[in-house]
Amino acid sequence: MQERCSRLLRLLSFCVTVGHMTVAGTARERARKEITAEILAAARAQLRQVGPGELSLRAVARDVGMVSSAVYRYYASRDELLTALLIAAYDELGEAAEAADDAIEDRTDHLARWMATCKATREWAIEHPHDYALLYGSPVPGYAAPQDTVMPATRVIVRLVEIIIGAHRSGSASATTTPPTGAADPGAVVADAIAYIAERSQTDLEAFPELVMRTLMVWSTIFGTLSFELFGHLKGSVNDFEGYFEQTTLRLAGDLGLA
Amino acid sequence: MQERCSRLLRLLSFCVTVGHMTVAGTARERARKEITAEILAAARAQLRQVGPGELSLRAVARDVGMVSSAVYRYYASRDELLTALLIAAYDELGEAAEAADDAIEDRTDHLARWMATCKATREWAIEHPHDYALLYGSPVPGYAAPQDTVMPATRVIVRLVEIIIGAHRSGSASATTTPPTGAADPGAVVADAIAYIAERSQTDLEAFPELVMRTLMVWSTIFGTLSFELFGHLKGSVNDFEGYFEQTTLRLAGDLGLA
DNA sequence: AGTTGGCGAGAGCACCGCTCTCGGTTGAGA
DNA sequence: TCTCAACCGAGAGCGGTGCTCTCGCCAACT
Repeated sequence: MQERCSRLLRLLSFCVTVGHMTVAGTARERARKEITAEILAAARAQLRQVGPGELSLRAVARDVGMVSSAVYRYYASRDELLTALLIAAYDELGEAAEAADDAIEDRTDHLARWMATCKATREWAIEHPHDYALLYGSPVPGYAAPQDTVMPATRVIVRLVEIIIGAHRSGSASATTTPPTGAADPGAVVADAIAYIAERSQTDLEAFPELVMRTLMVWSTIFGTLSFELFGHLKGSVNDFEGYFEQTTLRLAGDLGLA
Repeated sequence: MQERCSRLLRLLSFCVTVGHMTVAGTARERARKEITAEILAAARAQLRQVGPGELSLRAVARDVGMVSSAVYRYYASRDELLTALLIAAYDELGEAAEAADDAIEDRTDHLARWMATCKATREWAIEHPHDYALLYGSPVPGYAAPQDTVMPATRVIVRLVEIIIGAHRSGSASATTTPPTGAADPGAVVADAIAYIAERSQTDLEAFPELVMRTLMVWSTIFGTLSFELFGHLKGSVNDFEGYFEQTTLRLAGDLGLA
């Protein structure tokens, strides 16, 4: 109710002040964008309390002062709303991780950058458990992530790869570039990753197939650890979650050749 | 309908053949057990098709030929039914993993035992994706695993620990028992795990804190990798999932000192 | 100025988990 | 052997869900 009034007021004031200029599209288009964002914000707010499976389209409709059917003018289904939330959450996590890395002044201290990025990832996860579950928990049934989610979804791992490759290129990392004896060519199984990251980061990774393999493993370890912690699988095994995660990332850094 | 008849028939035949012997309790108690199991079986069957979040108590009631309210005589809530499914799935997975290990004839070939156990774990996960999501996906909202789930839940990891410790005790493993430089005492953060596994396996692990730490990490890697694969996070990065998983477990074995 | 299309409201459908009541049956004790 | 309490299944019902459809209203374009 209140929302509706404020929305109408905003729309009205826009019409008055801007008139026929239509800077960013017509008033209707602008209102549509605003309301779309408003719904998304309400959904994010609800996600802070209830978890992705329980997110109710009717409830977010009530929050923004609409009847449930009206929301379908903006999101074709609950899944589409969840996808929008997915992208927003991925971006927020990527933003947090990148910011933590950027905050390290000595850009050649790759270990510090690594530890900071990992730490920020965990902190975001702890602070947004429902968002985390949306990103890395069981996907909603029959739900296949659309293509436009892969870019935000890979921000963290791409940054981690950049740190690791940077360390190896600058020579400040010990060599872990040889696969174990008896192993097949790692480059074969992770060829897609090599190609994708090379394109995203504008770096040639053909020389580091083992390193890419190891990085994927480490990526799995980080999110496996966080999932275990958040989903309760470490209860009774780990005393100090923060300390455990730090020790984990420290060993992972060692496995990757970061001093 | 059909189910109801068969259930009544079974009950009837029991009365006729056994009479007053009451070997395993009264006929009513026996029928109760059977119907409870029947509901669980129907739920498992439904879980093969729809995923834990969509498992409908009403639908399983229909499958066993009951009205929905009748199911509540056997399971107090949907969550309680899910808990029963949880335990059953954990046991099935543990069974599969242990069987794969047991099948290795040369009990001193710890690497082979390791690889076989890991491989079996993945195969079970691939064959039972919805059960896997129930076990290792996002927990249902506000759901806290009851105490009687921890025993079946830890069968795989306990077996893995036994293999690793066995290798190190027999001297057929290289030493990875020293923490990296600058790391705090690993024994502090994983003290609970050491105590729990020691009790379960009747082995003293006080001498191997770093090994326990590493084993927990490896555990996270395995299930992180499987979650990534099953939940679609490796799409576009990994070409050959089976090969990737095998290469992963091979490197993990190396990290643990298994030759 | 008239028409088109977007929009919100409302009713409605089929489903869900869960509760309650009401008969019928069972089984243990008097 | 009879009685009565406990158990059990059926049914109705409550409040919730996602989603569809129709119906007016009003802005925007021709």
